[in-house]
Amino acid sequence: MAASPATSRLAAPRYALASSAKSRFDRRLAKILAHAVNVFYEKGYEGASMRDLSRASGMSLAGMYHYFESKEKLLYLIQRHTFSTIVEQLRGKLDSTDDPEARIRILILNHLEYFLANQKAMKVLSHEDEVLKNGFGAEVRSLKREYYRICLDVLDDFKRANRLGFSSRVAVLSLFGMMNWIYTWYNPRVDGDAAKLSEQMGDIFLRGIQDGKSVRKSARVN
Amino acid sequence: MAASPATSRLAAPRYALASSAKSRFDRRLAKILAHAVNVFYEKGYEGASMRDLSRASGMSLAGMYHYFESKEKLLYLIQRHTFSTIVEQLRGKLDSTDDPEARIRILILNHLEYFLANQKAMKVLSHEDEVLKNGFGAEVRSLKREYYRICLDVLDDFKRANRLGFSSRVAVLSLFGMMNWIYTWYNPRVDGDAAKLSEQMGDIFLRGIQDGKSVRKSARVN
Amino acid sequence: MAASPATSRLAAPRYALASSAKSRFDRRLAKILAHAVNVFYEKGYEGASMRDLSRASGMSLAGMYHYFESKEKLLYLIQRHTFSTIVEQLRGKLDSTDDPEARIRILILNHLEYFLANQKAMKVLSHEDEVLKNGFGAEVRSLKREYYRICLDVLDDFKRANRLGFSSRVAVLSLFGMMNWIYTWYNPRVDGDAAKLSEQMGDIFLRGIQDGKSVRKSARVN
Amino acid sequence: MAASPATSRLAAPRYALASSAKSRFDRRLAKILAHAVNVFYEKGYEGASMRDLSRASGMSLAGMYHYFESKEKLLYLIQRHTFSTIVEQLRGKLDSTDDPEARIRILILNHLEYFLANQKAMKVLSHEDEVLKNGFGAEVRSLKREYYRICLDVLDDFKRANRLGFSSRVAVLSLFGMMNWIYTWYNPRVDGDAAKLSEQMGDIFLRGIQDGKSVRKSARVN
DNA sequence: TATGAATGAGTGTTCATTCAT
DNA sequence: TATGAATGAACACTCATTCAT
Repeated sequence: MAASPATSRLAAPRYALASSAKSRFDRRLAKILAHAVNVFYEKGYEGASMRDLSRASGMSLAGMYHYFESKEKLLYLIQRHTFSTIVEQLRGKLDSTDDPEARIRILILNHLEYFLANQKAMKVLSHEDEVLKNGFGAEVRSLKREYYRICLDVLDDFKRANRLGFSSRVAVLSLFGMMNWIYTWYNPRVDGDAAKLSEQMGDIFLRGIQDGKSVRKSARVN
Repeated sequence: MAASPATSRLAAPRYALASSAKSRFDRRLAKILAHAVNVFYEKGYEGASMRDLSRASGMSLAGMYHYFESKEKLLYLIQRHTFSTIVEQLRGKLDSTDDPEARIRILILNHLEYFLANQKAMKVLSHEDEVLKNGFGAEVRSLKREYYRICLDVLDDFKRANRLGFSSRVAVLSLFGMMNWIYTWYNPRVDGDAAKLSEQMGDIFLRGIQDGKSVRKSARVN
Repeated sequence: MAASPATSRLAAPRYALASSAKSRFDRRLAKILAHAVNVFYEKGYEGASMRDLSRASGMSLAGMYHYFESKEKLLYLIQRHTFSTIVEQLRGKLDSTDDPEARIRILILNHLEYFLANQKAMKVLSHEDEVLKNGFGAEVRSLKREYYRICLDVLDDFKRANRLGFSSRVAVLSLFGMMNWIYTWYNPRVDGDAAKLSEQMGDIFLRGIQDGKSVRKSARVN
Repeated sequence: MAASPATSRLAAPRYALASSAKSRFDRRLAKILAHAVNVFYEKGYEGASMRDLSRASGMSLAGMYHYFESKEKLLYLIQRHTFSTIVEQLRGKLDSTDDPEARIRILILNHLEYFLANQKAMKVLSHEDEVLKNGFGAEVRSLKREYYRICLDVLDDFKRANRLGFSSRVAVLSLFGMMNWIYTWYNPRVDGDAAKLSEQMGDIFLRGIQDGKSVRKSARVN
């Protein structure tokens, strides 16, 4: 698998879907990936057949295999591209400030902006979380861990700066939950754009992780 | 569908998985459903074949169809049971108090307790959200709306009691996200039990939806 | 098969569908056969499932097997009953006259009357001609040969009496064709009853097998 | 259905089984259809499985679906081809003369010649009359009506020319019955070829529909 | 570069039938 | 007498994939 022509061509994976793709091969490939995202979004990975994918991209079934050696690889390319792009963009934006709270705001805004702009890819990313096995899965999981790590660090900075006591793990994972769940309910007309949503979620989250006498212990159940 | 034995027997659907099932048919059925939950949990609905399900429950492939008229119906029964149980339990517990904050705590604890105790069913519930079509789907979606409605009311009460200004919709949906996402990361040894987790999430969420000068507007991005 | 209880009960087969059936068993059996005729008529033998048949007769699937040891036997009973009844009735009516032409008229009227009165059974008889194999098939085929023989004799009598030269085989088989084909087109409102139809077909057939200068040899092709 | 390769290739349907087929696809397709006719002839449409058909044509089960999108479509192609060929040939031959009686002779000879030369296809055509549903069925039924219409017109011409009073409907349908029934009894050694048979049937039918004092009303029954 | 042709393995579902009760 | 429960084999059809061209 490692050295097949198709693979070596894809050595720069994060550009697979991007407009900076150079060769005709890469451009074609990116187009197919874009169509595949739509199909996976609508039918799920298991529910989508190679025939569906070929139909959607207007390429023959056999032709698909010039660009991807398997359906699994296709999902992998989508997930890898999506993840590395979001991580890359986050990295760039985080450089703009050292303020811990601002960095959390950046984190949330970046995630939601990307999420809403690439809703379908993000659903495929989060919904088809476990289907990739072995090599492909490991690589995507490592990207995911990297993203998680960055966010955890951002939170830890905030915690340290404000001498707070919450669990960063639970906090960051809860934040991811809040944000990743939106593909099940988001409605642009009702919920506004990424800026509005990230302000609301940011408010909830930031207040939530700070101390405040507002939380009456007496109200706790059990 | 009207008068098939399997259907007529299931007139009291919410007991399908419960221990109060009476007849031998119902007991068998519940056992098969329990096995099916495991298989769906591991392979997803599309990825699980009827042969997988039959193997897991130790019944012949054809025999399965004595209990369920289709794979889709099987998923439906699981989802309906899971949803109606969680709603029913929540209703019972909410009756114990009128305190708005306590009721939110109850909501969170109930969800997480049920979630962790029935982790697999809950994943199947939330992950296989869109696969049910037409009648089955409509029924499950209505259960879901009912649950959503209850939670929204609980939040609205709190908002009114405390004269707060957040969006109940975004708040309740964010809360669901936080809670439903845990199937992707929960580790009992690291994260403790439902009580601990719901305390942490409750703290974050309750502080999050209350006013507080803690959130510096200046830190807001964009 | 020969001595199973079900079989021995059916020793007097031609009464299986008739009202003269005595025992409760036979009456039940006749009812099931009547329903089965409907189902075979509509779906064909292969297309009808035992479940269809059980549903139609209101008896459980397993219950059917108390009355018939197999689906094939069921078809056999229907065909045997139908055939022996039509033969029996024909025999009775032919006794009323020795006039060769009248006997042909009787033959046609008997066939069409029975056909239209038992249209469904007759379709099952003629359409599911070849599905019965081995023993069952042999028996029905022998009944059929018997019927054919009677008709052939009637025709031969007419031929001898009128010193005609047509092929009795082709004539009788053509007549059967004319008559048996009606299940594909008969419409009571358009085509009238058996008397009317048998008069028309009788006219065509009887003129057809008699000599007449009407047929211009010159019009013959090839 | 619209743009599948199999469909678009079959735009000129009446050549599907014919030797004038050009492309390799069409030739393969015609071969498969020819094998399918044999299998349907022997087992009936319902009784023949796709596995039987695949075995008969020496192609893998899955491979069959490259040529036909369904078993039903396969039957449809056979029926359409058979019907349109017989209609087409009849049209050609009827052009050769205006003599009403000769045209009836032509009709019979054409039908029987085609029937005997394509006995299996004709049995499949007439025996599997009702299995095609919806679109496919409608198309074949329209072809059938067309054929019926032509024959009815031929008979009406004869009737008018000879001032006869029979029902054309019953006459043409009886004729079809005579002719279509032969698949149940035809034996080439006993019954001779199409020419011989069509002469005999033509004699019976033509005399039959003409007036003649030969038919004694007194012999009529009932 | 791209595809038509082809396939083994698998899909969900139904089949006629059996058997303990 | 009658049935619920159960099954092995088969059903039509689709799957991801390969390969000659």
